[in-house]
Amino acid sequence: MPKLVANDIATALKKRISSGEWIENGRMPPERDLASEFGVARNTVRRAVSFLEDDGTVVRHVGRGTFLTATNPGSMAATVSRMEGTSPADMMEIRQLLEPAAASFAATNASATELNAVREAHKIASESQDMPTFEHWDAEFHHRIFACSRNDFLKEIHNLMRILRNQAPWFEMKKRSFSEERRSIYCSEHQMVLDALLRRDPESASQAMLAHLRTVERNLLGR
Amino acid sequence: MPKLVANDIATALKKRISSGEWIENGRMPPERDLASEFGVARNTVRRAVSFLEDDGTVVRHVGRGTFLTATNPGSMAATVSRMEGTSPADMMEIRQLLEPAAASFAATNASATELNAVREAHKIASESQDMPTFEHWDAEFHHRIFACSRNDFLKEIHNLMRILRNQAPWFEMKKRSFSEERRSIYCSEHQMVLDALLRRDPESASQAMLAHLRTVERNLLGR
DNA sequence: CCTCCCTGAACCAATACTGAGCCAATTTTT
DNA sequence: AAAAATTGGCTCAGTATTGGTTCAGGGAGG
Repeated sequence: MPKLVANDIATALKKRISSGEWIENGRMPPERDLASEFGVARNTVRRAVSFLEDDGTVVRHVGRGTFLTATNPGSMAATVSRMEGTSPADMMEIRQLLEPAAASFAATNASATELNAVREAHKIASESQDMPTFEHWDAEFHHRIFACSRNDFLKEIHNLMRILRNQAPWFEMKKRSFSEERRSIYCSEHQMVLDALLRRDPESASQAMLAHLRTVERNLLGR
Repeated sequence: MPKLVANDIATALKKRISSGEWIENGRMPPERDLASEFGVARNTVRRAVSFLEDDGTVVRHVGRGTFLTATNPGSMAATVSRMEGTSPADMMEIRQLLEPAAASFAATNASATELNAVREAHKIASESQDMPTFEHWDAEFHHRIFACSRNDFLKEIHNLMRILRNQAPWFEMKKRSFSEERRSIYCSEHQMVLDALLRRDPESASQAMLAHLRTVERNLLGR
């Protein structure tokens, strides 16, 4: 075992739970049994189960046992885990709804300092030479626009999208669709968004962002 | 020509990260392993990894290891928990972005069965006598519109909003702003949304929904 | 000469896991 | 009702892993 065994056990348990194990009475085996089954110390199992407890998958009671709560489909945890299956097409659709609005809000609400942060992210992305660096500062550019939209909920939704986009299937997709030519197109589109923000022009900021996202969608989904 | 081995190793690492290596659990090998793999001293690897740390590609923890920020686990949960502090004003702003779009999607994508489900929720809400029942079927009406928008991600975002709106501070707010007169206004506005959906008219579905949400916002925030 | 980068090694500090034991709450058996 | 067994909550000492830091040297280039 490479280490961080508790993490592995936690994901193994989640997998077994979602595959319907222990669902008949909603009760997991005692920690001591799991420990011997996985061949680890009980402390380790305890930590693994604590992770499940943290994200609400499970509830523990002294003297009774550990019980699944996943039977509640309306919970935050369940919602979030369903989100992980989001398709690129669905996400691009929502980005085209939210990001132009965020850009519009930003044009009216941002402070000069915040706009400078946006400009800086754009600058670094433009000057970057390799794909990982560009990726990072590209994402940062978009994120900083959300950050000055002055709507915390919107900002957090974007955080969710950002996390989802950094997971495995997306990663392959981005790699395939990356090219130097596209990078420079993205940069010039970013520039137009930035210019509109600096002019404090909500309408054209929104339009520039929408145009950019349409380009991204075409490149990503090959439409 | 200067050697700058650390730089070369840093770019090599970035390349391997961007090619998806170590993405499964988001963890890089220990510095000592990398050192022997690259055939250099650990100090050199450390400097290379420091570059990755500087541009945010990676986070290091003593005793745990070095992790890719892209797959940082638990940030999803953190994001959701930050969402719990969402203000009513922020949420209403986002609802006015998303729900008209959902209604528009629904008008073009919904099946007849799904539209019947929407109609049914509207009917029960209209006929309800007490506030909790109305609340529930009101929420259900909105949710079922999202359900036939054919965008799973959008649907899950609405789920999040719905969960947040069912928490304590919101509940008080809704109770205060509830009245029989307002209930009947809501119902007639719902009716207009439903009519537009049944006519398969995306544009007026979107407008009717927006009009409704503006009413809700006025009542809730007293504007 | 000095400066800079790398090597090699040692030690420190934080974290993870083991194995064992005891406590407290609950359920089951007597 | 009382005793025993079960189960999660908690602590501790010990070992191993891993990033953080420092130091003494070597070699290349100014």
